[in-house]
Amino acid sequence: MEIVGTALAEMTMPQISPLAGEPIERADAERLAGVLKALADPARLRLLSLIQSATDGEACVCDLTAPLGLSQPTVSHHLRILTEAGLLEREKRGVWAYYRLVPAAIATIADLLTPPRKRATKKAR
Amino acid sequence: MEIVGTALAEMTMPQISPLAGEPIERADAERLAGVLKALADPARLRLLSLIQSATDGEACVCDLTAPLGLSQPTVSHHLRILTEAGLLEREKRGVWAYYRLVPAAIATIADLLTPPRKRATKKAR
DNA sequence: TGCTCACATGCAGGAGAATCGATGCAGTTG
DNA sequence: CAACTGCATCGATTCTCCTGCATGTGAGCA
Repeated sequence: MEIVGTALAEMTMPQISPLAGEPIERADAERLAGVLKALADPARLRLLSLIQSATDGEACVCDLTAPLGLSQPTVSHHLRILTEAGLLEREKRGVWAYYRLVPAAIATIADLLTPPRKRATKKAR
Repeated sequence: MEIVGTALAEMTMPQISPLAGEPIERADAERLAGVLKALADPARLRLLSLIQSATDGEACVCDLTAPLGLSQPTVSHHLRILTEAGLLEREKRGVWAYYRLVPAAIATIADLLTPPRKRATKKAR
């Protein structure tokens, strides 16, 4: 499918909340679904959690394989998916690759899910 | 996997945000992932959107197949998944089955993703 | 009772994804 | 330069999921 980076960015501005006033378009639904799909995995949720709660909010692969109980290639795979979804950013220092959260990313998703805010959405009767 | 109803309810109270202070447990990650997985599909996002923007905030299957461009069985399938995830509620009136959003459900998910709220998460240096 | 309509369920095919072992590659160190 | 370490990629396997066709079920109607 290929989310590739800008997926989240493209959703921030046009207010594509699935719960806004009118139905979302197919393309927008696919973009949002793409990012949500990156989130919808136990291993990846735990990765985000581990990285976020790590010292300085960053962690390298070697610190993540053990607590997850997954092989190193598998962890790299998940980190790649999260990064492509725009949820993580990667920085290579020396032999290590440090991953950290992209704060605005998850906040954006949360915003996309909240907007309705109790509005009745009824116009006539 | 079976999310079955209470999935969301069980997450509301213990504050299992994947981005809270410390790493989430495996079981919690799986529950959250289960609900997110229900959301992570273009067709289902559009279903939520269509239902929410419908008159009185409810819609029956026959109103949803056309705009989605999917067969009736497929639409029923997606509605079932959303309902089992606790995102939709079903009410049968006569021959029709009316679906409507469970407001608190999506709000809960959004909350689970927001908590970090810019907190530095750094304790020493 | 028999027919029709709205919806759910069963079944099956095909696409996508999670996982791991093996391997390749880039820094680091001796 | 050679050996080692941390990580990414490849290939293969298994499993999950989306979708539609066919069918079952239950409510309303003639």
